[in-house]
Amino acid sequence: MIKRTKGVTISQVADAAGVARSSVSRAFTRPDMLSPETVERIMKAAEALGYVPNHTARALSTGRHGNIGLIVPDIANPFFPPLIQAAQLEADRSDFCIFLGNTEENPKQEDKLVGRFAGQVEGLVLASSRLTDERIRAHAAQLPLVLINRDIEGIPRVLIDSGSGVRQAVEHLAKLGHRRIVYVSGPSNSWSNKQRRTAIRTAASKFNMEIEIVPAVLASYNSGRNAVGAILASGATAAIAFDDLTAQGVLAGLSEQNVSVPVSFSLIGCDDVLGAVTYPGLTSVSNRSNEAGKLAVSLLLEMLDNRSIRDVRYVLETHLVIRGTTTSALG
Amino acid sequence: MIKRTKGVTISQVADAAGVARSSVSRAFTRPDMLSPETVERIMKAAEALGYVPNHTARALSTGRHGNIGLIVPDIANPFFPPLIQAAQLEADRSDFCIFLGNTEENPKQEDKLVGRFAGQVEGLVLASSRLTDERIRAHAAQLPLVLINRDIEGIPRVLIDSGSGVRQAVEHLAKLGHRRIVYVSGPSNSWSNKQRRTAIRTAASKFNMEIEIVPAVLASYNSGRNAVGAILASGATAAIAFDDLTAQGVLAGLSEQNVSVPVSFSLIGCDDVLGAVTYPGLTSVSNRSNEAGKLAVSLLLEMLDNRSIRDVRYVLETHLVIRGTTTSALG
DNA sequence: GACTTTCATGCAACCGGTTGCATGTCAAGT
DNA sequence: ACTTGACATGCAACCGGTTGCATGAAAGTC
Repeated sequence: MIKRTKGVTISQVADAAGVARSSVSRAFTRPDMLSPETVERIMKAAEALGYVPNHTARALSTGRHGNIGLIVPDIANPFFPPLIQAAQLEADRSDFCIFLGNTEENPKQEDKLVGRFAGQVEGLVLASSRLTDERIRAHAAQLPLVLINRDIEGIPRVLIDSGSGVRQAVEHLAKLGHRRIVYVSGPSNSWSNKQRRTAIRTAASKFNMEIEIVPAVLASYNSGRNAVGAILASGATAAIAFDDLTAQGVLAGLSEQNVSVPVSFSLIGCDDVLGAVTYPGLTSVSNRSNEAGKLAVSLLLEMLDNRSIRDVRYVLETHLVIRGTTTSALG
Repeated sequence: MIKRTKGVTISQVADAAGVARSSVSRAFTRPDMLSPETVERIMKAAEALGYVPNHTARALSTGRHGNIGLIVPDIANPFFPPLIQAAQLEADRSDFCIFLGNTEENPKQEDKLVGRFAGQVEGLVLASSRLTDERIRAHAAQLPLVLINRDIEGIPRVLIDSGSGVRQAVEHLAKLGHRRIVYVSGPSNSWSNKQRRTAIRTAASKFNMEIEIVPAVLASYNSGRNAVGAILASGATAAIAFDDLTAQGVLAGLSEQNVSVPVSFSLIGCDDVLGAVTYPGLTSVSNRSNEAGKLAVSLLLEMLDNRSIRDVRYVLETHLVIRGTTTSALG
């Protein structure tokens, strides 16, 4: 049985140092208001007693708790960990702590988490939110909010423009001689999915390619694998998948059907989360999720400082990373 | 410019309902103490005003904030996201929020995070902590603590016994005719690394195999890739890597040296985090990180309820998952 | 009908800090 | 020597809830 040391309060330090509670408080928050000797005496007493300011009490009187919330749809999706990591690092630089929420791609859960976080964070970052615009606007009215990969006017947002990379992907396939390609789509309420689909459509028509959309519902390995039947039925010679996870599923599914990649079929992923750690490497569209995470947090912290909200819209461009899963069409 | 709605307090609700503040408080926390009519009246008033209890104020007076902290060494390592996800899900079931900390494998950062979290969480889960036993004990004296993959007597812990799976891996290689194998080790202050190394040594001697340790320092793709020179120099015909990330690096490095897997070299990973999403699948030792995360949190919540700490030690067994990177030795 | 018990509610102190304002001290200004 | 101002510190209210105890009314007991 371990015993806990109970908290030392500001009053005890005040008594020990022979000053008022307010002076102890000021010694920690605005030492310039006190004479150097007093500060030193207080600090010494605090040190001796092992005093640590109570975060909760401070939060109650100042209204600032030094926490921000980060909500993502699926931590297990390798797109998010780098984003989370960068966000946490950036928050740390300003002594902020991060509340992490995982919504399992479920808008209801997302709403619930926002509500639960609301009382204890100063601001919120919603990454790839699956909520409706209305709900997001409603939340933004309650507390400072920054969006990642969601484009809502009036709310600060950081967008990873996979459009640029996807256009390069289509062009790459066109140059390799592919005339008919498939887009294996992702979650229907995903902003990125819409963006990628649109970019592929536009680029394909520019290069006079035929394009077919095969839905994969979720961004996952199994969704990709299940889509293989439809992909082969389409008669396409190449596919671009919503993300790398889906692409890996497609890869496995194709292999089960004895379709060899890249020899008889070319495949491109998105987000480049697996290409660098798997072999053979997947040709993929670069991802800048870590930059997005960092940027979103620094934006949020800035908002908290200024107490002002500018309608900012950062766009991060992407590009194609060519590896081993694409080659020229057979024909 | 968006305007925020300022908070409704308990006093406003009390006025509106014509009762004392304490009654409003009780209506929310112990409604059985009040007459049903009063509760209803208060609830109606609260509803009308849009009252939401202030989490911080409540935490200050009760000492319970309903938060727990989870600290991991590297979010980007695919071993952890499932653990985090499961932990968060379990916490959510009891209306607890999770503070997430990432230490970048740095003990200093870990200490700092523990300190920062200490004031605002009721308990802490340290996953694969890189701290010394002393530091961990010191922290455990301050607040309820549960460890994952760290075996310190007197502190509740959840251990993933990769030993069982690793023994199977060695046996598998022995049966395939490999006589000389390499263990590509991980971080030196990792409990899992020690455990795996020991298990491999013991099992190898049991099967009369020669074993060489090649260090990879960090658990990462690049470490694995850099280890390939030493691996080939050892003259071994098979390798077991500290984790799947390292294994993928080894895979890539071998391929660059024109050593084909599994034809001329067999490779086994650990944690099974990539095998299921990559192709060809990596033979690996199963991981139960999600169960570990869930278990650790439910253990912690139980401790918070009971205010008692039993010296529990949960062990989760693992097993070998055979996929495509192992086959019989050439000889 | 007087006396105890039960129950619903209010009062006020408390959780542990922060902060506007008042007070007292000491040095500079004239 | 007297005023003025700057500066250091203390007082007390406040942040928004929770909770032990007191109170008073209704119900139960003999």
